[in-house]
Amino acid sequence: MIGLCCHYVVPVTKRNGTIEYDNILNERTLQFKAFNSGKYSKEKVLDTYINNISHVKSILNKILNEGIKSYRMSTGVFPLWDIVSDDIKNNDLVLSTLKEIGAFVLKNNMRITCHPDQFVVLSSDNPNVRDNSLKTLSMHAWIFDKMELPKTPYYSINIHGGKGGNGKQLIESICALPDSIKNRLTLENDESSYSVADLYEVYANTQVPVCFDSHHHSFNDGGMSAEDAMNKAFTTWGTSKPMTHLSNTTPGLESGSFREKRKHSDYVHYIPEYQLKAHSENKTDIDFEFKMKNLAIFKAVKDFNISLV
DNA sequence: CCAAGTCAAGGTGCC
DNA sequence: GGCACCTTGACTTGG
Repeated sequence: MIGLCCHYVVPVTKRNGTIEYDNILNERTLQFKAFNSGKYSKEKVLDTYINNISHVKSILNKILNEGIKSYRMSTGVFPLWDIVSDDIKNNDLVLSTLKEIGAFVLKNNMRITCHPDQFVVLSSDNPNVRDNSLKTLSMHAWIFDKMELPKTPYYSINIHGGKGGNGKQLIESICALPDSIKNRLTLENDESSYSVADLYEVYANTQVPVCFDSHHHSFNDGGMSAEDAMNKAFTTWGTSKPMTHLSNTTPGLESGSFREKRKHSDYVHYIPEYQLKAHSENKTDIDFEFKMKNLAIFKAVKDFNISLV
């Protein structure tokens, strides 16, 4: 399956005739300071939560109709989740919508995953940072629990290794996680700190699967060929189908600096042969990390003759 | 309507 | 040391 990440874009013609691309997943945010200074009523917070989760429900319906069966949820569906009161989280409509989404996903053999933000650093030296990371992970596990999804990495909570060289702390933190997080966790190789080889060591101590990102691997290969790294990552997934990620450098910046090369392109320009082959043999689902989101997926289906499922 | 400034948080590379 | 970047800008304010 090909996976859509977070947004769904549509072209919109502005009054001056130019075309812009808007995200139709209209997610609302809440701000920490405004919350703390009492600017948000309970109704406003609840309204934000219901608005956001309703959008997830409608986007899943929309993409299924168009043949996309894998979706990465945004991290911002329930802003300030760790500090709002329990009666907002346990609101009937919030919970029933989550349950409906879970049933919809299972019934239609869809895959839903999430990718908590960069502030989740289980390998941090700072216990407060590790504790905040736990809160964020708890939110994602709570979402999938309320969707009544199995606790497997198929419905993955995917994170990075975090602070480089701190594999020991990473392993220790993972081992202390509750099953609702640990059994869904996956670790993705990044551009500078944790290669597939580094994460394999963590896997050997925790059984947490490795999510292979072919673009990141090109920055930080840990001494392995990309194909070997992908296949090594595949061996960590047990009975769940491995997830991999695909992105490209923006055209023209391929020979640029580290910063330039990591810039994601709007559309798909190339798919590594080994990754395309693995997908055609049904050995992996691929999240497409392109700025034009669904438009990039549909263009790639034509350009590369790939199947959405 | 539009542009600029602001927003909770970590780690990293580039300048 | 400051800034941009990361899976992803939205919101407020002032023109």
